[in-house]
Order: sequence, then structure tokens, then C-alpha cells
Amino acid sequence: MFGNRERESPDRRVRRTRRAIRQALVDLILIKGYEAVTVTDLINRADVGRSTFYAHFADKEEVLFSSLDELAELLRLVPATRSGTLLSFSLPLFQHLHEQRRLARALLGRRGAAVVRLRGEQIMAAVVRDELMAALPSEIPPPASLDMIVTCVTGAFMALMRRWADGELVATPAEMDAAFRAVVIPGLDAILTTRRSHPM
Amino acid sequence: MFGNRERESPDRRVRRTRRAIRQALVDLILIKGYEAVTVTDLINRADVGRSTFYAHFADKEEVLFSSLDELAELLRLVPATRSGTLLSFSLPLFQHLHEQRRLARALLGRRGAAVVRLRGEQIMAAVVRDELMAALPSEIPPPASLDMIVTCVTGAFMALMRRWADGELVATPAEMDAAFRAVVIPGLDAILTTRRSHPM
DNA sequence: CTTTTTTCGGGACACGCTGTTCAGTTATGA
DNA sequence: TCATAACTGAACAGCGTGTCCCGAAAAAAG
Repeated sequence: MFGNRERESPDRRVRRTRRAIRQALVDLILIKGYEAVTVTDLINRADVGRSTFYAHFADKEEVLFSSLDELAELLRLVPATRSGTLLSFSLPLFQHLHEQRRLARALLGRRGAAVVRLRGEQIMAAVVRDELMAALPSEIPPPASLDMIVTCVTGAFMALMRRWADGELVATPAEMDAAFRAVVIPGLDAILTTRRSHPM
Repeated sequence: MFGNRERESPDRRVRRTRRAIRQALVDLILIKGYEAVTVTDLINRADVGRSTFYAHFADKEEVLFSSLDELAELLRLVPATRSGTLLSFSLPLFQHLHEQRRLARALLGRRGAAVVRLRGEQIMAAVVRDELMAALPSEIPPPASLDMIVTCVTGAFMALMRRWADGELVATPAEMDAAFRAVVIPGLDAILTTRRSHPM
């Protein structure tokens, strides 16, 4: 009916419909949580016909992924700061999420879908891994525990984001960033500079 | 029909039935993931009548919580080592999960239920928080960022457990513990000994 | 402005899962 | 042995899903 990439759909009706459905999902997630949202809920709130919904999305998960692209676009705006500082994405990311709280909470918060957090974790893990590899002096082989270290860092950051998005943690982006760095940076520094003193 | 505490049920049929259903849930989670498991699946695999199921559990989530008690029992076996070492629960917990891999994977792994991980995170957060408070010199007031620090530590540990349970990380309990400590202990030490040099 | 194409609306449908009920059968503990 | 409690199996209404169809409305093309 239309290609996978419907960016700038020629038809205004299509854009209107898709936007309404995506917005309805975000609203409903914040109201009752992702799991509890039904397709019937979506078409009622978006005020579109049932057949119209299925003309655009296969199921509610596809709406989720569609909304996810919005977030991904935000992340693409985060400058790929290679300023020598470890985990430099932290502060800008917190700032961006702060500006888009509503969306961030719906997608990353407790009431959001587990699959979103899982995907976010994977993306972030790749970034962290690359940073650590780059920061590692080349004469030192990457430790066998690299995956574990990356998991620790990613897990800590994701947990911070989730609780912050949910309002369980009240802090400014700068404070979030400071706490995150205070916990993980000393450990990472030690790991990156140690010459295999402790076998991992 | 019977009280909440059916420990040591007098009737063998009750124990048999409940055990079969709980086991069926664990099996099915490992096969198709928690979300995809239906009550119909459970009664087929456990080979019990539909009405029998609902005589024991309100829904599949209640079966999950019932199985959760098994895990909680395991955790209660983890010695509350107050040996002065920070986060001393780490190694024994990894060891216990290693011995009960199958159950741990079903409950903590990616295919498990998000609510289980959430609950585990809360329990662990309370433990970590207490440890940090105890380790904090009394003349130093708890930092405002204590919640964030606890979240980091807990998030890191939970992420390690999940990926390990899923087989995405291959390591011995000792190696898991070492990686975890290598990342978070230096940061915690610095935070616990610093006299408010950086305002948090 | 007309014609053609595309999308939308809303009802109807089969399907699968849920949770309840009930009458009849089987196992258990005393 | 016997009263009691648990189990079986089937039926049932309710709800959500995903599909189909056709007439109406909007957009694009001519």
C-alpha cells in the first residue's frame, strides 16, 4: 500500500492518521501502561476506524517501534562527542530526555514496554563498548571481562534513566550525570590503566 | 478453599497440582517466553482441568509469584555476610543462581516477566542502600545522590544477572563477581571517603 | 472543475483466550 | 469404610484480535 519508508507521506490523511495513533499510544501508556493498551483503545482514542488502523500497522507493537523512531532521532542529535572524556554521551542524553520527558517516560519508564528498554540497552552497549576499546591502550589486550564491564555500565545507566523518567529520582540532568560518573568512572579508569595485575 | 499459606498442604493432590502448574510455567517460559504463555498452555502441560487451575490460582501471574517464592527462599539462604566488605552478597548470589540456572533463567532472563526483575531490583536496592548507609562514616551526611548511587549499583548488578542467566555472558560466578566489583567498588570507595569535595 | 485514485469509516465475522459454573468422578485422610 | 475435599470435562459469556467488504470522503491527476 505504501513503502516501508513513508517519511513525508504525500497524503496528508496518512500523516494525520499515523500521528494520531502514535500519540494515542503515548497517552495510553502513561495512563494504563503498555501491556494494558489494546488496539481497540488505540482506535478509540485516535478516533480512527479499525480497518484504518490495520492498514497502517500490523499490531500495537509496530506502533511502538514507529514511536521509537522519534526517540532514535533525538539520540542522533546527541553530538558524537569524542572529546577524550569517557562516556561523554551521558550529560547530553540526560538533557535531551529531560526536554522530551513525556515521550521518554512513556517509552523508557516502568509502564513502557520491556522491548524498548532492551533495545536501548543494546544500542548503548555498542556505544560503550566502542568507547572502551578506543580508550584502551593498544598494547593492552581487551580484557576477557569486557562484555561484563560494558554490561555493568549500561545497566547502571539504563536503571538511572528508567527511575528518573518515572519520577522516582528527582534531579537535574547535571546531577544525574555526576552521580553516574562518580560511580563508574573510577572503576573504569582503574581497569583501563591496570596492566593485567588481577586476572579477569 | 485454603489459606494463603498452603505450605505443607495436608492433601497430596493439592501439592501435586500446584507443583505441576508451577513447573509447567517454568518450562513454558523457557520455551516461548512469559508473555506468550497462556493459561490454556499451562493446564495442557500440567495436565490439569481448567477449573482446577482456577481453584488454585487467579491467573498466570499468581503462578509466577508462587514460583518467585522458591527463588526468594534461595536468597534467604544467602548468608547476610556483614564482614565489613562492601556488597558482599554478590559472590554468594552468583553462586546460588549458578546452581539453579534453569529457574534463574526462566525468572530473571529476558524471556521472563518484567515484574520479576522489577521486584528483584527493589529488594536488592534496599540491601545496597542499607550497606552504603552503614559504611558511611557517621559524621558525613548521606549524599543527596544516594538514591542515584544505589540505582547505579543495582542496575549494574541486575543487568549482569540477566545477561548471565540468558547465556549472553559466559563466566564463572567468581568472574562475574570480580567484574562487578572492579567497576563499582572504586567509585563507591571514593564517594564514601570524600568529604563533600564535589557537591552532589 | 471533473475524473480517477487513495484512504477512511464502520459493521460483521471467525478465532483464540479468559474466567466462571456445574454436575459427575476420583482420591484422600480419619 | 465413609464423609469430605479435590479433580474432571464441558459448556458458557465476554472481550480482544485481525480480516474483509463496501460506500463515503478526501486528495491527486487531468
